[in-house]
Amino acid sequence: MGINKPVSDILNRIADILSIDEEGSVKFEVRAYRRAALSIDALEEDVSEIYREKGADGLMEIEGVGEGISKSIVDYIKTGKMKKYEKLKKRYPIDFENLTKIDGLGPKRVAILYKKLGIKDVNGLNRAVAAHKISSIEGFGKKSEAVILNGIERLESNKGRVLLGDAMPEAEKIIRSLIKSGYVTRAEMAGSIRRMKETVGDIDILATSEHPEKVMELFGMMEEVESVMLGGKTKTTVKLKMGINCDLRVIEDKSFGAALQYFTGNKFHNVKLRTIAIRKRLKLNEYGLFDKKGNNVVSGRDEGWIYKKLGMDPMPPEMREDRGEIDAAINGRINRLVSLEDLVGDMHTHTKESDGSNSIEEMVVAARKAGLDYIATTNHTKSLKIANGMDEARLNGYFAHVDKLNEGLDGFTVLKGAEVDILKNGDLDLGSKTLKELDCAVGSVHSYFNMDKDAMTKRVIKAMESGMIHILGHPTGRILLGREGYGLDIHKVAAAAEANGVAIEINSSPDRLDISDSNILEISDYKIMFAIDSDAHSVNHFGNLRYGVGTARRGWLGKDRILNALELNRLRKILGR
DNA sequence: GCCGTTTTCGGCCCGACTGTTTTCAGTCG
Repeated sequence: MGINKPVSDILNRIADILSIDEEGSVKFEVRAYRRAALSIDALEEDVSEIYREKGADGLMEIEGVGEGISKSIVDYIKTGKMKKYEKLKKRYPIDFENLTKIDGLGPKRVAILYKKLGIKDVNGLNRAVAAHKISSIEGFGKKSEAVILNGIERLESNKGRVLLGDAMPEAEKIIRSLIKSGYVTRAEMAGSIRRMKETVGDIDILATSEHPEKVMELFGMMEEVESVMLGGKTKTTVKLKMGINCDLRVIEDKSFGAALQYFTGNKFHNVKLRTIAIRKRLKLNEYGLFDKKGNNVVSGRDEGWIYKKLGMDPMPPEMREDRGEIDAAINGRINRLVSLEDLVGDMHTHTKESDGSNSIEEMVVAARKAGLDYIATTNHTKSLKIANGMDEARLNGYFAHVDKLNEGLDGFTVLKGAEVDILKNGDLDLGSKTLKELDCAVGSVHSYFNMDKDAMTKRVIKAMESGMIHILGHPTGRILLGREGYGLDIHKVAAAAEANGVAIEINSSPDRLDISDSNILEISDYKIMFAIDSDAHSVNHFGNLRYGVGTARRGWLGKDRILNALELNRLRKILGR
C-alpha cells in the first residue's frame, strides 16, 4: 500500500507536538503541518510515485507542501523516518494519534496528562480514569473525567464511525420527530451525511425554531438518545444509542442558508471559501456573508447565493470536499450530476434462486415501486456454493420462467443475467454457450482475495477481455469498516474497461459503495460507463440506490455516464454490442 | 512552514461551548 497515510500521520504528530508549546509564529507552523497532512491524505496519487516521477519539485506542487515539508517527505521515502519528528518525539513520547481522538482531548491537554501523570497511551489514560486521578489535575474536573471515559469507550467500540446507510435513516428519524413536535419549522441534515460520505463520525442537524430551549430539551429526551454530552442554548451534542454523536443546532430562519453552507462543506472547502471572502473584503460565517459595515450581503435563506456572491456557481453538497470543485465553480464548469430520478433500471439483483430473500415476482413489484422500468436478474453462479450459485441447467430453467413472466408484464422488463464468478485464473464460471445467451453478465471476484496486486489486476482484466461480461461488479471487493479491498491497479482496469466496452459498477450496498468516489474521480477521464446497482438481495434493497447515486455524485458523474440511466432500447443496443 | 489580484514579507478561517484558574485557553466542527 501507499505511504500517504503514514506521511500525513507523521505530519499531524509533528503538528501535535509543536502545538503544545506554541508561541507566536509557531501557531502558524502548526497550521501549515496540519494543512499539508490533510492534503496528502486526500491525494489520489501516492507521494512516493510523485517523487519517483517528478522529484521534490513534484511534491511541492501539492497544496500546502513547500520546501521544508517536501524535504521531510523525501526523508521519509528514503529512510522510513522524518528527522524532525524523531527529534520532537524524544520530548513527548506519547501516542498522540489515539489520545487526541478522544473527545475533549487535544494535544495540549494530552501533554498536561503526560507531564502530571505520565500518561502515554490510551491504556494509561484508562487506568488513570479508573483511579479517578484525572479530576484532581488543574484544568480538569469531574466532568472532564466523565467525558474522557465516554470517549475511550467510543474509541474502543467502533472507532467512532458508522456506515452512511445506518446514519442517514437515523438522522431522518430524528428530523421527523423534531418536525412532529411542532416547535421546529425546518430541519435538515448537514455535514458528512449531506455530502453522502460513505462513513460518518457524527450526525449534524440544523433546525429553525421560535423556541430553541424547548427544542434542545426535547432533543435530549428522544428515544434514539443515550445521553446528553453538551447542552447549550443553540447547540446540543448527544450520544446516540447507535454509538455516534449527534449535534443539533438551532438557528434563525434568516440565516438557515448560511448555516447550511457553513456546516456542510468539509473543513478544507470552508476554509477556502472564507479565504476567498476575505479577499473580497467580506466575512463569511454561519450567519451570512457580511461586508465591512456588518451588512449581510446575501439573503441568508439561500445557500446558493453565497457561492454566487463569492464569484462562483453553486455546487451540490457531494462535491464540497476541496477536490477542485471551487476552481471548477469559478470557471463555470459545474456539470449537472446524476440524480436518483435519472435511474430507470438496475443491473444487479438477486432472488431466492441463489442467496436472495424474495422471488423474482416480488422483486419486480418492488422495483416498479422504486420507479424503475427494468431490472437484470443476476444470481450467483455455480462455484459460489455458499450462496447457492446456479449452474447452466438451473439457469436455463429459471430463464424459461423469466420469459413467461416478461410476457405478462406491461411496461416493465426483466433482463436475463447472472453475477458470474471470476475464477482464480481469470476464467468465468459459466460455459460460453450460456454466457452468450445472457442479456447482462456482471463479472465479480468472490474468492482468493489475498492475491497480490499484479496477479489480481491480471485476473480481472482477463475476465474483461473475454468479451463476455458487461459490468465489472464491486470492483475492489472492499467492505466498509470491515476489510480493505484487494489490491487492484485501478488505471489498468479502467483502460481495459474502455478497450473492451465493460462498465464499472458502483455497488450501492451501504457496506460496499464499491467502487469508491475517489476511485471514480481517478478514472473518470477514461471513456467508460458506470452502472449504479443495488445488488439487492431483498425487496427492501432498492432503497440503497440513493447511496450509490451519492457515491457517483461524489465522483462528479453526470447522467450521461450511467448505464442504467439509459432507456431500455438504448441499453439493449449497448449490451448487445 | 506556506504563500501571493494587499505578493518575497507579513500575514495566515470562524464562532460556540466548556470547565473553571472569574477572564480565557482549549477543543471542536
